[in-house]
Amino acid sequence: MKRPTLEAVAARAGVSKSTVSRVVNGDTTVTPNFRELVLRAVNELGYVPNSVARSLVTQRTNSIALVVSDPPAGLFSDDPMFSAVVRSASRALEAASKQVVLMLAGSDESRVRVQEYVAAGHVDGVMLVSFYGADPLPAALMRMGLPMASFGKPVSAPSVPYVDNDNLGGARQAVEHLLSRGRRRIATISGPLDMIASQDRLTGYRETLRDTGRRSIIAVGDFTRVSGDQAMCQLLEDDPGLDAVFAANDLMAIGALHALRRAGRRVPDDVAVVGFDDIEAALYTDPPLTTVRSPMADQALAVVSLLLGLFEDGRADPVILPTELVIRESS
Amino acid sequence: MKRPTLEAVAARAGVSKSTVSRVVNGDTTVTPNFRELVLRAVNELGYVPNSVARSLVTQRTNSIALVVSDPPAGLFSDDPMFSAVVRSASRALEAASKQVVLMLAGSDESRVRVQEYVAAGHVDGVMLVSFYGADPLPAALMRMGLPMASFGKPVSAPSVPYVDNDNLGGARQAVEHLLSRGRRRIATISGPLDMIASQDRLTGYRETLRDTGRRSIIAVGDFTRVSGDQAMCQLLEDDPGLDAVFAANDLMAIGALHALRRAGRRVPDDVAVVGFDDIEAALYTDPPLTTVRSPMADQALAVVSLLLGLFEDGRADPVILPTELVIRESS
DNA sequence: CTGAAAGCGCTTACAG
DNA sequence: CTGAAAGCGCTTACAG
Repeated sequence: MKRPTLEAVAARAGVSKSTVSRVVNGDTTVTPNFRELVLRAVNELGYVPNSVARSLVTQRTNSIALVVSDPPAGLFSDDPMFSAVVRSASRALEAASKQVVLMLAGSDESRVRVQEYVAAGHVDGVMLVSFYGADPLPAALMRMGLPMASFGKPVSAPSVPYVDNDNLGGARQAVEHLLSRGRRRIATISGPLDMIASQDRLTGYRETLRDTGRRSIIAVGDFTRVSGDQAMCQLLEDDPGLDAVFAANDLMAIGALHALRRAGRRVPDDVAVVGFDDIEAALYTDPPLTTVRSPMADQALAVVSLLLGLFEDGRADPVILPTELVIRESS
Repeated sequence: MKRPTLEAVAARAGVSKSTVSRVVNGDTTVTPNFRELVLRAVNELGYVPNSVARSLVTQRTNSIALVVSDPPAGLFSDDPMFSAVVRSASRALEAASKQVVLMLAGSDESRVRVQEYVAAGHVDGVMLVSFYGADPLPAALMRMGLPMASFGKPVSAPSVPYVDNDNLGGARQAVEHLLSRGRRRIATISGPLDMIASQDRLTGYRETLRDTGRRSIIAVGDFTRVSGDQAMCQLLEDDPGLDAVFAANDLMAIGALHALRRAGRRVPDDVAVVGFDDIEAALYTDPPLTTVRSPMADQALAVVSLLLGLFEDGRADPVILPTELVIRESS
């Protein structure tokens, strides 16, 4: 029942442990004869190296933590983007033959758990996504001195190398598109104002309108569907004459569509709607949603590259990925 | 830069390594004086036990693998239920102070990687979700002899203890509800027929109709939105007179709504629609979707319980969780 | 209650 | 090219 050890293999093959270790690790300096003997014993015994023992001596674990830090309400972990991050990051890391250890930090206790886990040497590096403005975790993790890269710039640790999409440019594209469609009174539903991504998208919206001498009409949501619904109601109350809305993510755009439907406004005839992210659901709204896309898979690849770069040079520079406007029927 | 070791703490505190180890592990047989000394040294040095070394001697890792096995197309990892599983499982495991190691197995190579990882002793047990009928992974993992529990009954390893919702009963509820609304020609969109959950939902549909002398109208999808859309088109072609459809999950129901809209059928006036899962998006469809709910959080809790039971007694029996019909405006 | 010693299963200089 | 030995950082009987 017990797993065979290196020693058992050595005994069976009639060689030393050193030799077995060399063969198992692909060392080329082993005589074919010996290698043959060892491989046979490995097969017969079904030997698999104990990676804990190996890690103890090599000081590497081959694992990377993917830390998702969320406010207690769990905003992000309910977002389809969450699956996208997890999936893309896993695939990219797998390609680099690293293992992903997912850690959800949704409370103060779990944040402590994450710190201890990282401090205990379980992982070689960390990939971070923090959806929580005041989150102290990025800074705390930073202090441990491990290689670390982030999806988006973390508020509490702006010096962490990060990958982000061009939030400002993306918002610009969205608003310029609405302007080009002849919309006059363009509102926005912003994300939480303590997040840098929200700030940037809001800035892009504001600046674009200001450039054309138009005024901003703003409501603030928290990136959930329900907050988009509420924000839209608020906007309709503030300015019943609005003819377009840019939601800072697709989930809020979906909520906004819902509110508009209840209010009896037709989309896009009365009000045009544009989102951000291009989640799958954007294809299935009624009408299908115009949105700003920045593929998560690209971001994951970039974050993994940053991390690998950190392992080698110790240096890594932020990466900003371009966005693309996807025009559908809601605008 | 190097992390302090047990030995360094012992030296600083002027005691033996044994004593430090005892204090760190909460052994109560240590004299308050000594304990005091050790704790001070631990703080001064910022000592955190190296968990790799600890695992090597204790033979436990305190980690559980959450293995998500998907067909190459990645059906499940695009499903909102995926986040729900991951999130719920993480929380439940955290409550049991175990660490989650997420492994996505979406190809043959990655399946091998998962096996090796488990064989290498990285985890104490595995939680499995297999969305792939012919998946050989569950059986392979079973053979390693580790404690293992599954979300849903795996086709290739039916003896693995599992937790599932009452798929048959849930489908029954859905169809009986449609019948009680006076619907006469009730179609269904099934999931992949090689998955047990699909089979059970289909059986529930079939039996309920058969009991009332009605005939089945069936199209097969693969649990994605787009397949629901296509299946709905097919059904409308097969039987233009249908007045209701039961989709085996919400994603396909969303696709069906899309197809019905294009075909100019009103929901629920012309065709009533019922889904399965009760994902968040079901609240935001137009009209909001009637569906069958079985909370993922409960399932996760149950799977974790099975696993913990396995660690203790070595025995665990399958658990079937009840479903609940959530009636909204689509039916 | 405390400490010296052995050992968990590997890797890696160091001799030969 | 191969092997004996030391060591990675802990825990745990075993004496005292």
